Amino acid sequence: MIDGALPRSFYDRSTIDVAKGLLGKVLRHNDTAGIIVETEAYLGGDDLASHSARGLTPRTKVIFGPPGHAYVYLIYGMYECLNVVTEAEGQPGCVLLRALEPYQGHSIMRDRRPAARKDRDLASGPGKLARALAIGRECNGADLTAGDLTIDAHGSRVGFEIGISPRVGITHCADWALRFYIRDNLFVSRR
DNA sequence: CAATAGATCATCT
DNA sequence: GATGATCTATTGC
Repeated sequence: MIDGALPRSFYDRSTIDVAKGLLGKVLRHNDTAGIIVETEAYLGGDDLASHSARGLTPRTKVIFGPPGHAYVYLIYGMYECLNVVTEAEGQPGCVLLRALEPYQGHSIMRDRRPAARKDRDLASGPGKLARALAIGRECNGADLTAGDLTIDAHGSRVGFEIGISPRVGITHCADWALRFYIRDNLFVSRR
């Protein structure tokens, strides 16, 4: 590949490993990009918080599909959330990208997010992130190893500490510590 | 600062 | 017909 897009094998691992591994990588969509600073793992099996917990439906079929693809859904009627499909084909698992540190295309992101007063508000949350990078449901199922929407190792950050905490905004399995973030980074969605 | 209400719709029961 | 992996503005201390 010409660019530094992560290979399919990166995603073909346990969901938790991928969630940690994505921290510091660069999410690109056309002219905008950001460093991933916060993720959450959504597992198969007993994880009732995951959309895949209720089995394969028209909406959740991408989660059961091959790894390295995007799962985008609408939440609360107005916000989109971007996930990355993990685990081998046939196995459910995905990683929610919760926050980015703006890396490229600042002015474009600002135009898309008039409510953001500071750069740290541009993508400090799943709904904001999707809005800032103009990711909608048309990206659902997109291949992240090639095309307009990719995750790169190029330009990625290294040498940070990973923080772990319970996931945010869920009602089931609320005490499972499956949220991962870059410690001391100002762009995570919570203090 | 912390707490809360309202916006709004695809998906599943 | 209820629910939800959210964000923002507003209110109240």
